[in-house]
Amino acid sequence: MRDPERTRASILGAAFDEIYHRGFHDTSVNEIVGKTTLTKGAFFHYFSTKNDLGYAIADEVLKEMVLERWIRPLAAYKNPVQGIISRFRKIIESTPDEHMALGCPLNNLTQEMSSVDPVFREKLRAVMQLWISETEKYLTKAREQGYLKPDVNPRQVAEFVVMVEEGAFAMVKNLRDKKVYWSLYGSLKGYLESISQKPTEQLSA
Amino acid sequence: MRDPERTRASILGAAFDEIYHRGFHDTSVNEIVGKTTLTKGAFFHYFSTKNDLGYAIADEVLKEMVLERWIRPLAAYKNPVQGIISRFRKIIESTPDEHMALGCPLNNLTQEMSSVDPVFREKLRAVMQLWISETEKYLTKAREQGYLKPDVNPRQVAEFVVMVEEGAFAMVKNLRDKKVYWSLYGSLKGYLESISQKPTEQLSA
DNA sequence: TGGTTAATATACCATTTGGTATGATAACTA
DNA sequence: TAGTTATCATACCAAATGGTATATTAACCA
Repeated sequence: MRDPERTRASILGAAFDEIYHRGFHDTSVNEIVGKTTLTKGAFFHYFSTKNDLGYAIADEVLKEMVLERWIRPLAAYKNPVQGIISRFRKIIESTPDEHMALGCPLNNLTQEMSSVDPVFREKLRAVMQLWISETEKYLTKAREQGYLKPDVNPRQVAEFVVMVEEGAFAMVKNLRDKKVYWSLYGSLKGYLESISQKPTEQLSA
Repeated sequence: MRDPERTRASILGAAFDEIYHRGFHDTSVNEIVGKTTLTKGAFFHYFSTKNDLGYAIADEVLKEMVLERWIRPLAAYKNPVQGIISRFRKIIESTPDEHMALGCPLNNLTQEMSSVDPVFREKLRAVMQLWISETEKYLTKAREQGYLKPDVNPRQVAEFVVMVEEGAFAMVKNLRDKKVYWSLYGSLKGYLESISQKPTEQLSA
């Protein structure tokens, strides 16, 4: 009848939800366990401190979320630059209004905790580094395949793209206006097209 | 010997500093007055609640900061687009490393409080709307004067520019690497140049 | 000058918080 | 099956928090 993995996962899930809605400081351990069928005893069995729970969210939930939403889908596109543009659009379309108003979970936690706790800082930094590096890989491939002008710097573009993806969420959260999302989408699209080119015919075969 | 305005200002200043460093929730009223020569009695004489203090910070401190840092300096440039680029550079250069690690005060407070308290949300939204609108004015002027291509949408560009200005701070805060700031600066510059043009000779005179 | 009000200090409180000590129960193992 | 351990529940606590009640002092005004 007992299922430790499930139990831990349910705490982690409830905690993420609550923290996403109300912020880390404003979410109490009591509220978290209140969202589950468990009690405080179970909580502190799996996480020796509230901060430890936060670390687990960064390490497991946020990292996985970034990969699932922003990175893995890119593999399906022949032109990675088109992939980045399309995915951005898809995410706008598929994100419910409620989440728009809540912003990006990674950015929320970073702004709140990064300058206050060095362990949080390192873990959240790692997630963003991963996000950027994986984006950079696709941009490097895009340049090699001739979709990008030869003088573009993939790392620089990756940093800019990720910053826009996060910044767009942050701004929409603040302004509470989904139209702004489309406006920013248009600008990012314009920027990426300005550094793109039609791929020349490959020498291969 | 008493100076109410000065007293209020000193509370507001200490509060801004402390909240900028540790976040709103993690800053207690006791810590704020501890940073001044006053006591809790004075605090609650000027701000009937801790939230009220936060509202005052948004209304007075943050709004003034945006105007002073991002808007007013633009008046000195003949080409507003060049002004935006130059100011961005100047702010990178003049912002101390400590502040880089703390991010943008407006963004910090927004991410933490906007989805939790509707009054905060409205006040912070107003600050950002002002930021965008004032930027838009300069971009409109730039287009009229021929510095921007005629088909650019000043509102759209303004939203993008402000998002980059804020998002850059957020990303640098997360990555703790000032070099990233220059990387983002380069991308913004490239973007703005891609929608610029050499001004045609005016018909005037 | 006397009294009223504004400005600031001091002492206190109810509530909430993260965390602990300990108890109970299920599961696994020898 | 007995005993050990992992899993979860319950009851409790010290500290900190936002806020209040009240005292004190400075300033202004009639």
